[in-house]
Amino acid sequence: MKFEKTYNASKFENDIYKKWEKSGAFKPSNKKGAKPFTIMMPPPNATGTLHLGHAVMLALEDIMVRFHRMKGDSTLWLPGTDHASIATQNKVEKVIAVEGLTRHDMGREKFLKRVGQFVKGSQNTIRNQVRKMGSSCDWSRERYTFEPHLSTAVSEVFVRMYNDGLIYRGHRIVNWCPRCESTLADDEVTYKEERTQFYYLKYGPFVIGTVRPETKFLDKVIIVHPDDERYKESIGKKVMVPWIDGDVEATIIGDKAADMDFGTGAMTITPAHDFIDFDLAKRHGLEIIQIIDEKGNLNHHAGEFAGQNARAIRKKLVAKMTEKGLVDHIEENYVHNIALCYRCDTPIEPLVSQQWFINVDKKFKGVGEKTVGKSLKDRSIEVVRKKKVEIVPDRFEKTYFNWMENLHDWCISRQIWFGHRIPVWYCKGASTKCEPIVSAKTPLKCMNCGSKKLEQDPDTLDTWFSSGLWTFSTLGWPKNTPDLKKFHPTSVLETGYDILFFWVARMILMTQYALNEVPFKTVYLHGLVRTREGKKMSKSNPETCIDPLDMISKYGADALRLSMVIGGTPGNDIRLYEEKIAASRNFVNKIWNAARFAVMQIEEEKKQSKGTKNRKTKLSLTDKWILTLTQELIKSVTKDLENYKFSDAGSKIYDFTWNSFCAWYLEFSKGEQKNIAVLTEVLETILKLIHPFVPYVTEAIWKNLGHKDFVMLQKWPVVDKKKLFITQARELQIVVDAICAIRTLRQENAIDIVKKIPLTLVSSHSKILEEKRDAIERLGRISELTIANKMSEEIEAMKPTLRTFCAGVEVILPVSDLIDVSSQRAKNIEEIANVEKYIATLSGKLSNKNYVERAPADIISQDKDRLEEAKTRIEKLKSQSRYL
RNA sequence: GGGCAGUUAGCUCAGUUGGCUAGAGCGUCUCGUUGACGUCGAGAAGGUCACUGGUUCGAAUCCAGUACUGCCCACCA
Repeated sequence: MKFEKTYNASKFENDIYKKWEKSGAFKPSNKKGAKPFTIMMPPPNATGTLHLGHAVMLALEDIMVRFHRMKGDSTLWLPGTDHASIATQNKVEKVIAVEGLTRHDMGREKFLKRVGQFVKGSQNTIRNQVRKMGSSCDWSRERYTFEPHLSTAVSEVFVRMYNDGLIYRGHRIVNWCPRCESTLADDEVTYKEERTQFYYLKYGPFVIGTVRPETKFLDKVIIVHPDDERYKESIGKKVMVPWIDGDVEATIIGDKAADMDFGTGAMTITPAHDFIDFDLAKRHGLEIIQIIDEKGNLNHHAGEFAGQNARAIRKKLVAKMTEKGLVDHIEENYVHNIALCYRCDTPIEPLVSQQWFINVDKKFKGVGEKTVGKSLKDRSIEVVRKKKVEIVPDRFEKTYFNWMENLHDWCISRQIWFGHRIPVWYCKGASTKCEPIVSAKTPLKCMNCGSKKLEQDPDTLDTWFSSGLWTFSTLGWPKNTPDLKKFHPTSVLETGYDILFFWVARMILMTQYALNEVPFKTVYLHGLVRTREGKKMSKSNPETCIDPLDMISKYGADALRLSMVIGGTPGNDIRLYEEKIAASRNFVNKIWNAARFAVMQIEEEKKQSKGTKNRKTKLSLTDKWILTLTQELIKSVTKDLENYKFSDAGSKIYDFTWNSFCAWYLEFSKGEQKNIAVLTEVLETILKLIHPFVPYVTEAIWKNLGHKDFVMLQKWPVVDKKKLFITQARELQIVVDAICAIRTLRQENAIDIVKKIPLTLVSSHSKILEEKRDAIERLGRISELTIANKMSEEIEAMKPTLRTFCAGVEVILPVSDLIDVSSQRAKNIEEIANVEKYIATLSGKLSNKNYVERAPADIISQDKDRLEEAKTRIEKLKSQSRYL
């Protein structure tokens, strides 16, 4: 027997994956006329292991990819990893810290070597995990953002942007992480609520408020609102104020930035260490002096505190100021947000430094354009507004626009070691007037003075600069490769909504520049995976964190995939817990057993019909019913998948398989001569339709059915109108309903479910009931079944009996006098009341002039039918009550 | 402060353009093992669709407001 009693996923998965991969089935087909379908896998950071977020991503993308491949598209799913400069560097720093080393101890070169080794190991882990999930991606095209070719693309874009004036170098205030010793982009800063002291300091005649007295050493400008009656007169004046290290001359300036209602309405400013103050200083042409350095320490301006960590000396400084009588009062428990580095949670020190920026507002001539067109910002907004890029769900468009519209110039230089070096060299020759050399290739000498003493800019690029090129750098750009021509723009970008800004927006931006194209036509955003309680799963809390690999070894990859897809809708978070995965595993096992049973039937049938030609070919009522439902399933599942309704598609197949196919079709077939062709067709259609969701078990079954090829390469089922038998399908439904009614009647009256009982059915559909007599007897556990066309006196007189009525069939069950009918009587009374209420509602509706005049005709006739049905039903119920 | 979601059965969620007596899975209870599957089968109980108004013949669905929950953005010295 090829089929074991239960499906053991771990016995099949690795082997199946190897066979798929080896066969080349993951590569896009070269079939003529095949439409391209492309997904670029969002490259996981090369920092370690995959989590459930990646698992969701892989499951959804694999579903799309397998669906399109089966539909005949030339389907490319390109995998890869991201070097993730800051994240990876931090990770390796933690690793070497265990050995008591810092990156400075090792030096740049040695440290980078170590990072390289680490990345290699990490990539292997990731590759293995991606495979474990069953992802059918093309490994022959795997890419890494830091590999030579992709690095070329990075330099190329940089140089082009520089030449177009979109990249510039400037002194600006930036977010600085003193631990990473690097800048951070605005969106790489996170905020956390903090309770702290709020200090009111005496500044001459003013009282100013601050949470950071340690930045105030050099403050000598007071800002007040120009309309503030309290200070209006003093604007423009200078005053001498006693301050931390002696008297300073302070100037009073009027600016609307001062909030009259906050604190005392007066503030001093620290231009070098605060974004707002920096703007203010620029506006008023004030001096900008740095007092905190790159390590977060105070410099010589801080007097006795020089060289010490700025935040650490706060208490001591306040003590000193108190002594000098400079502290007015201190407010405790002041709530404010503290800015933190998103990679290491260190408080940010804003400071002024020289950095590289991308100008997002400058208009430029795009690729293929004759004149100067729009800015990066405007272009990126336009492509989404014009639906060249469609975001699913579309509510995220609003978020996207809001972010784009408020985008400032993007700081792209980082003082991180690991990453793409900025392709700029400075001449260190005799002349000091030489321009920096910006070049994709390492220059040999200075173009101006000919000196060979060149030094490359020590900084590296923001990691999102390179991942922003992901859709095309992976396809060979800047060369115009066949892959680039065929697969770009890509079809769908599937990712979590949490990186809409970090990545998605930047890809749109960069692709607009480099190709004057959109990177993808559709963005599908999935939600975050949460615990059953809705909490975030975090690695730091193993209690809440589920490891995808554990779940795969316990329940199988198919079960994990299914549990993450069913019940999820785009953009909404997914709650995941083990019971859910177990339920999916049960379903996977159900498919397995359905197939196992079908194969048993087929083999038995073959044995019986051996030599003879008595193979059944005529379609039974049941066959026509299941074929009809199958066509309907194909239609709606295909439509759902095309519309990114993965959960709907999955649940429909789930329901069809479990209920229509297993619970009814297979149960019916047990007592009948089988139509092997239909049984096989329906089973194989199920396997094909569900394959994108649960690739492993379907492939394992496919093989056990005797196929030599892969189910993953089968053609996607299409509706065959010749197999739609609407009337017959409806007829069989009557039988199904009747059997349900019989079962309910038995259960409600505690009639032993095993015991065979006599029964009478009265219905105008007696012909159909007659045709399915065997099935009714078997599934209803009936010993003697009487089927009558209409009520006769004899049947009427049968006593004692239990009676029920459903879907045009009256069910009459003779019982002994001893049976307790009180519960049935109560049920009957309740039901009568129920239906009477229903009739009242319906007839009320139908006698409402407004309703009859305004409602659409089909709704009215539907209600009329319902009323008739209800009336029949109540008559039956009332007549039945006489027997109770 | 601005914005976006969500609120439907004990739990997780469906419910398309307004129109079945509001559904599914899990869990619970009862009963059961009939030729695949105990990772199984049959049946039942369980809902004022958060609240208040409005539009409409008709609202879980549309509109306005309220409450609670979650998230994103901005950040006040």
